Amino acid sequence: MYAEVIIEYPVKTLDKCFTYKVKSQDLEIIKVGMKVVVPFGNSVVNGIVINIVKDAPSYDTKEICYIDNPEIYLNEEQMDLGKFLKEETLCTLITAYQTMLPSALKIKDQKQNYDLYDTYISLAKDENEINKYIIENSRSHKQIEILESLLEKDILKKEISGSSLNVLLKNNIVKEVKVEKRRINVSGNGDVLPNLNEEQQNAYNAIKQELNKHNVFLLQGVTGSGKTEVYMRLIKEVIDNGKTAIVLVPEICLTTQTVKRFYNRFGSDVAIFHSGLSNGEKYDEYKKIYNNEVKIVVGTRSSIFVPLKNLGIIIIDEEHSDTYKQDSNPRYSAINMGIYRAKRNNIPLVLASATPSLESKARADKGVYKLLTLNKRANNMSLPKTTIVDMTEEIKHRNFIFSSVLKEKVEDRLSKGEQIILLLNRRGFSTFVNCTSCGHTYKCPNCDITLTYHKTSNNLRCHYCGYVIKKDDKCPKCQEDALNYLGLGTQKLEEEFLKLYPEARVVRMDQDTTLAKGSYQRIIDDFADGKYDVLLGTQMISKGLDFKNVTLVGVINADTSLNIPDFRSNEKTFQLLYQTSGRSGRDQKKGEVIIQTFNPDNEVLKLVEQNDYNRFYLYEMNIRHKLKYPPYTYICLLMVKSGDYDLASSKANDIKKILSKRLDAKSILFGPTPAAIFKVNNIYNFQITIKYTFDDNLKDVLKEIDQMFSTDKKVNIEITFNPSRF
DNA sequence: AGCACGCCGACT
DNA sequence: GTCGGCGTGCTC
Repeated sequence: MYAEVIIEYPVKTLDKCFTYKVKSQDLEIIKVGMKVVVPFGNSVVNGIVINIVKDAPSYDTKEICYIDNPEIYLNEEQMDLGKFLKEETLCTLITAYQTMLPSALKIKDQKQNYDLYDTYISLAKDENEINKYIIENSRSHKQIEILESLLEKDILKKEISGSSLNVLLKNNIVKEVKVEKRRINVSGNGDVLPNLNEEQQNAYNAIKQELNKHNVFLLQGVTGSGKTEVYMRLIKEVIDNGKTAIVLVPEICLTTQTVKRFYNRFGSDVAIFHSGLSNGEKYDEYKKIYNNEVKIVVGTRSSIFVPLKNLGIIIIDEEHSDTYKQDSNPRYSAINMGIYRAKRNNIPLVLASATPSLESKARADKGVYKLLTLNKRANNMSLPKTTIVDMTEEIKHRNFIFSSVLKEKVEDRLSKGEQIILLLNRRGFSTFVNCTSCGHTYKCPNCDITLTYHKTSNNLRCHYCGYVIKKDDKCPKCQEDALNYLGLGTQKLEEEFLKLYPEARVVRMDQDTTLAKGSYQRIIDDFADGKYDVLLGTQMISKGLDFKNVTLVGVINADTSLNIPDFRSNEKTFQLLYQTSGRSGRDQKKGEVIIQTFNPDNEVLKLVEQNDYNRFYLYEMNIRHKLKYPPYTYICLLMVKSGDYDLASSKANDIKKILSKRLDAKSILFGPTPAAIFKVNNIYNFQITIKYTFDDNLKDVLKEIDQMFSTDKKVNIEITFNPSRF
């Protein structure tokens, strides 16, 4: 028997099977999807079995050294999913499978110990004997300290260590105990089932009736309409039928409240998957899933690959979120993977959002997806009242950051003890330093982008490559003492706010304050508990959070995201502002939203003011249609990368010629142009944009081009379908 | 990716 | 005359 194996190197030239002989002792064990170790050239490498065949090939074969961890292997559905992922993104097959596995199971050289056991130290004698020992050895303070703690409870071995412990172990006073790790503690069960209102009931029924066939549903519900409750009921139905469910959420830490609800309702039937978990924790969760110990997986993007058997439904919450697209290779869309799995299992996929992506909404419009709408808030509260404030007027009254209206409302809420959220919109815009005398700005020498100023360390950093320099006192170009900070950071905003309201209890949430594990959660919990009056932060705060006492949301600068050079900037702005305003007035008290802008006449902002997604959709679709943007076309980006400027440029032109010759006449080509980030780490990036509707040749031509450069060490090609940004 | 083979320049 | 540059090709 022979096994066809792909090996660990993610290189296009090795993206094919190599055939190995299976040792006689492995004949019974070996299965497709198993990890194996094989001789390759002069070395020994890891691989995955793709196929098992009876007959020997025409050439000599080597033997598989051994099967690695035959307990866990990729199942048939995962094998197919990997092939689909490869086709979708044009990555290598090995990359596809590696992306599908948690890092503890990825194939790699250094094997780490993801042991399921923790070693604890426990007392080996009864209390009397311990006390006797303490008296006899009263001078060994360290030992006594340990023993006294152990009388309370067992301690992890790695927390004690040292010679005192060794003495105790040698004298058999204490012993080692191995305890199975339960890295995630599941708590709570049985919450109160809220009643569904009529809209929720209708949506629930519509999907429930079609649980046994494949459909994509778009569940469009205004903020606070109780989408979560609808799909939680559906999941209940599914698991009552003995099946399982996957729920994708944008970033789990951003939706811990959702996670809590799942734990409360489904208890230990739930496994959680997100980036905040350690590799060991992910491994635990994966094993639980693999061993059919859980029925529901709640997680971020990559959770779409989990090996849940007998899938009954897939839910993608906040489906418009761009976190469902991976922005490094392989650049896959979790939604597309979800559709593939839903089709294969003949089950429904539910896309839920208050502000669906235009692509999804358009598909629902055309009847490709089934649209279900929730227009009322579950508790019958009205949507918050939104007011747009013209900052050009405010500036005249020297209100640079906070308009008089916002200040008035803030004072009102502070006096009433109600909570406030302030959003600083920073997408594509950061604090940077600029000389007001000669106009000099600091740029990254590697990446050609403006450096961002960090006040805490008084230095300037490149957000792409990490380049750091110290900020000068005087302008390095003209020697004038005129270096000023432009743009507003969250830190600055907090300072300015506290100048106005020194007594207010303000908590800031941004990348700096949420770096440490768990700090995000702490901020959210503390704010929810009323330990702060004001939550101030970036778009992080806009998603899915549910605070009952928030009655005012202030958007400090609505403009920044409107101005980023991306055809989706309107859509992103609308989604951000609409979602943020949805954080206000979610309980009994009516909410209010203040949006500050320098463009009060902007159509998108007006539609935000009216809380009208559907009109925004029509407005924006019109623009997309005129300019032939998605959803009227698909976009594919082809990036040509090289350290040699001329080479990158000339190869990009060559590729353009090939494309224009081979592609469908209706497909439109742009470029090559220098990419938005032209120079990163001394690599020049040229970009070719392809807009197409149906193009049968596209995939094949791109594969050929990809192949052409697979051996080129100077020029690299990167292909992205449906990029989320460009 | 890693390694061998192979064909041209500047050096003990 | 040799050492070594890295271009090319192969790995079951």
